[in-house]
Amino acid sequence: MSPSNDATASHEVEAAETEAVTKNLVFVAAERLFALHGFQNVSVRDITAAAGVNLASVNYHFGSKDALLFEIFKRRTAELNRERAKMLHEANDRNAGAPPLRDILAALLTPPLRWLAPDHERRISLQFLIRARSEGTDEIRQVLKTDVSHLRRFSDALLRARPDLSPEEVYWRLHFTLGMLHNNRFAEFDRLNVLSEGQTSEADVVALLDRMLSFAEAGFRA
Amino acid sequence: MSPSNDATASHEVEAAETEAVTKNLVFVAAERLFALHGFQNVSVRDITAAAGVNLASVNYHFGSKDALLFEIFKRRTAELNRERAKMLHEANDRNAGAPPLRDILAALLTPPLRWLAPDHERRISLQFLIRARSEGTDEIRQVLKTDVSHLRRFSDALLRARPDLSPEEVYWRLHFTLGMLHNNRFAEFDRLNVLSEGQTSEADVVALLDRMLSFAEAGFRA
DNA sequence: GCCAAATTCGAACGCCCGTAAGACTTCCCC
DNA sequence: GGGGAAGTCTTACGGGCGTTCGAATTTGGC
Repeated sequence: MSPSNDATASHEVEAAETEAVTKNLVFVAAERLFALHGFQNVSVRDITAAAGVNLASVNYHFGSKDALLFEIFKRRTAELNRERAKMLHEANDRNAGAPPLRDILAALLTPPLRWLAPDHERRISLQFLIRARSEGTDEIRQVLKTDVSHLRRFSDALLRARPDLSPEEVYWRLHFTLGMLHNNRFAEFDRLNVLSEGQTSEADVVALLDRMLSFAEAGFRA
Repeated sequence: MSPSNDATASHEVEAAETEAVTKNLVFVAAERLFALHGFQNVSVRDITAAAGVNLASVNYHFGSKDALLFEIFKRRTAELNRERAKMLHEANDRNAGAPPLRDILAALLTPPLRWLAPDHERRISLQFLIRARSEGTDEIRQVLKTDVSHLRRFSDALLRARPDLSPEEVYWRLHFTLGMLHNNRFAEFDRLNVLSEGQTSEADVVALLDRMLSFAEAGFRA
């Protein structure tokens, strides 16, 4: 059996996540360890030990440690972008193609903030993505810089909502908004925990999203 | 002679930066390499080679690679905080102890943005600090989390300027503002360069500061 | 000009890393 | 149930890492 295809070829994606095949054990373990400790601080031996598989599995199934990181990054980024695009699309439908500022920003910020919720299965994925964005390989940074087609949809929508602003201005404010989001790394999770005395609740995440939206919306209205 | 004291003990700080003693060569080379490539991606051999000194110098003068990182972090953080505190103090003097929102935020954002200017001698230091904040050792992250006395002065001032906001709200909005700032890492420097066709000018940095201030101020007024 | 302390130097140690090679086992199809 | 592909396992290679050690050299006070 090829390492990447289901034999029946009927439900690869759904089963891929939970199936206990070696490749997925490695994928999940690596994502968690990378998110918690950073790419450089996690060895292939750490990953395979945590996954309970053989040392050679990483190179057999992914080619190299770098390729593994890149594969995780690609998959999670695609998932996040899909959720964002869906929300933006829905906002467009609701508002005849010209959604208000807050709806556009909500489409950008709600998916990642949802992932951040305490029991969300993508919680660790978001931490991984934030880390990969700044600590990743040159290849990842290259993708982030060149593949801006996804962000383009948001800057276009924002420009339509605030046609009096110059494209540069919109670009920078979008950049600021993403900065607010990406800064939610570990130390800040901790603060979130402190505020709610050790347990981040779903309500805290909703409140955080609200605060971010209000702040960013005001910034865009300035 | 002790490695850390001047013999005359009359002008340690001023001379320390430019004096071509080994310890400072290591300090400067390490700061640059850490800022450009990250802590984990720079070896002691890289540092000593770039500084033109012997391999053992790092351990002789600083004790270990980790301690070297921490020392750079401490010095640059202190310098940045000093400039910020000075600006906040001046804003207080100008406004009878109750400066307007924008002046407080300017005291927070202007010093790092000044460092970012094209020919500023602290340009690389700011990149180092931003990197160290997220990629640094546990010791650094511990300091960032526990030593909040410096930020406290700003949140207090902000609370006085917006007494209708709850302390939590002020805290989060301050956190958002810092996120905007800290996101100005490399990929974003590149974009800055693209906008001005290869050369970041002083004017671009001033414009960026203006944009950030307007965005953050509006966010705080929301 | 001498002595002791400070510094520099070359060399090496022990460790862990990513990766690869080759033998072995499991699985599926005919 | 035999054969070949797919996967797993053991083992080890080559190399870079941070750090250390002892000898050589430089420095500054007397």
